[in-house]
Amino acid sequence: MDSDAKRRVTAADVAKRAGVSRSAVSRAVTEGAYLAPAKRALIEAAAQELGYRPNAMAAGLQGRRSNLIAIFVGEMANEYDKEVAAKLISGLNEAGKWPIVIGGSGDAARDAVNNVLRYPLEAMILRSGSLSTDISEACGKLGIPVIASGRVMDAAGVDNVCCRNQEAMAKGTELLIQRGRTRFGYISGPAGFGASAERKSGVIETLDMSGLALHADATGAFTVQSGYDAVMSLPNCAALDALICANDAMAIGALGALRERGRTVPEDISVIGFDDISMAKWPSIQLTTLRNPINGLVSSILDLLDRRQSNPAKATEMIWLDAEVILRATH
Amino acid sequence: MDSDAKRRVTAADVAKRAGVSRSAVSRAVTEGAYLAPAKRALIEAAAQELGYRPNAMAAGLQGRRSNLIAIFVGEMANEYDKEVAAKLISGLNEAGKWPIVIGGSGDAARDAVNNVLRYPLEAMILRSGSLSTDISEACGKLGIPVIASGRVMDAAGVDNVCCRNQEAMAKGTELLIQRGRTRFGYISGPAGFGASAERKSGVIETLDMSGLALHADATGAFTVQSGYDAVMSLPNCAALDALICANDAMAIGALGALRERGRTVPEDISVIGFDDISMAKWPSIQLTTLRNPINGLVSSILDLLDRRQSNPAKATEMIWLDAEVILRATH
DNA sequence: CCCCGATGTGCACACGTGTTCACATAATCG
DNA sequence: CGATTATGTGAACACGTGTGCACATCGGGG
Repeated sequence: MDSDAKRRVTAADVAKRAGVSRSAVSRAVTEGAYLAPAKRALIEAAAQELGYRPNAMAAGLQGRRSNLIAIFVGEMANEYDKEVAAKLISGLNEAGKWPIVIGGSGDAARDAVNNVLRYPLEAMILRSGSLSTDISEACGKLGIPVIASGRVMDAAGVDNVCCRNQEAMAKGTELLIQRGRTRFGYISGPAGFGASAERKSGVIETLDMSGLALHADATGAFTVQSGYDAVMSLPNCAALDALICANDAMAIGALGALRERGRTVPEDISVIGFDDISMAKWPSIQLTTLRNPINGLVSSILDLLDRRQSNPAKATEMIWLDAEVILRATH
Repeated sequence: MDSDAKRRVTAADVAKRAGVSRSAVSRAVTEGAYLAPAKRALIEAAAQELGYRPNAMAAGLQGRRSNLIAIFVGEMANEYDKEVAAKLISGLNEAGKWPIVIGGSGDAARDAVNNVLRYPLEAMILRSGSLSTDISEACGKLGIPVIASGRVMDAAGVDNVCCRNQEAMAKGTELLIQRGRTRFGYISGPAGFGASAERKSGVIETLDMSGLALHADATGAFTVQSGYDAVMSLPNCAALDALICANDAMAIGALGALRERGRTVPEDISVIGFDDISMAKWPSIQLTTLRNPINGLVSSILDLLDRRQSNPAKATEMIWLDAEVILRATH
């Protein structure tokens, strides 16, 4: 009878089963549509029995919202990026949106994004600014709104959420100056990221205002190991009484290296990080840091998405987030 | 002219622009289809200019693979779960599959999964066994293959990938026995998870074979904080010379608590964990542990998916993964 | 009894694509 | 040059759904 046994149950199947027209089935599963209550119950019973679910592809083709949202998350090597991705996915789910997640970097990532653009996405959320602007151009041509965070994209039609990196680092530096520290070291992030430059200038300008300057300056890769390595290779480590790191991961690596080199934290030297990843509050770490607000980031992205959907022609927005000083045991 | 400015560019638009039929456009973007090279180049230029991309929804409706795969990842509170999710997403991307990711737990998660089932998925990948079996039943009715990992689901049509938890824990326990340890403590995972019971029995049976028994036994929640709390509230902590933890997160918390209680690791007491999350190899932690192989897990899932797609009617499989002892600085 | 409004439902269309079928044209062979 | 074959392409269909439109039925009021 049924030539292909694995065929998906369709509205026509339910209609035949319930002895009604296919239109009636469609109306039964649609919220606002009108249908006699008795007939609706009959149809719902048949649908339940057959395990029928309307095909979202056909519905989306017909004009309904697709509810699909692409998220580009980069390498997700960083702990902060993983936490953001997890929270963002949960937030979208709660809003009834279904995220198609794309990872990776380089050409493979661009190919992947280009392929996913074949789906009628309601938005493209870009984390990690490693993607060039031709992606946003492609989205623009397809009428897909773009929401960027982590790296400011000033392309047309791109909404942005961004942390005030410079002001945040100024707050953290100020904290250590008030604590009486004078001989500062800094571990910077890789040069490619916009946040690296902003955070570093926040430190340097604040020091400058107090007549201080950096005594040591290294560059890491935003990873724990690179923070460890940076401190282990510092020539004048013993001369420092404060170390500021461009993110928590490097700060955690630095903590281990400092202890190995005989320095005690915080009596001997203060250490602060940036992000407030979940490991920063682990009992064995207790890192004083600047909270890069994940919940605020996620809710801002969802707000932006909401506003864009209710008014597709609205002007692009830029939302700034403030970091908060989190005092723990290393300052 | 164009009533709705934001309408997506369609194959008909490209056809009009290039002065050919819509069929020709479709053939131009299809790999195997036949078309005069000159005309193909003409069409490709027009498509490029207009930013045309075939609508995957319409193509999927017409019979092509949807390339959509749902992944249910649970709460993603655990670091191990986050790492698995990240690797799995990358692996699927490389295979040209687009993962729709669902998080959360409880009724909200079930509703979310049920809604995502409206898309014509090629498979549903379940991590974290918190989802009841009615999900796999629903997938079965829709002809969507299910791949489970983390918790064995013996429902019909469900392929499984699972770690040999008991054997792994036996290896770890054996290591500490050979190191001369005799007074063992164990921090178990929450009762709901199948892995908790398997791992614990691996410890107990191995101890038993050497005439040993547990001297202390606590239960945590697979989190760092819970491992810390468990050790801090152990009455006979000072009497132990070995502590085995059901996962790395709790072991890391336990390390902090042991040091606070004046024990030195590993001279005084050995500690091992389970999973080998990325933090286990951090310089300040250096945890000896049992590697729950993420790469093996991901490649097994991809293999399973591949085999299922090439032969939808094949018998369900169960793939077992072996853990490896990773020697670092805490045993 | 007739007419009109209200209520409920089926038909048909549109969404955008891949592919089959038939047809038109060019090329090759007898 | 006529016939046959190879080659290229357009028209038409199918996929599964939501909804506008027209129609059928029914109840009630004049």
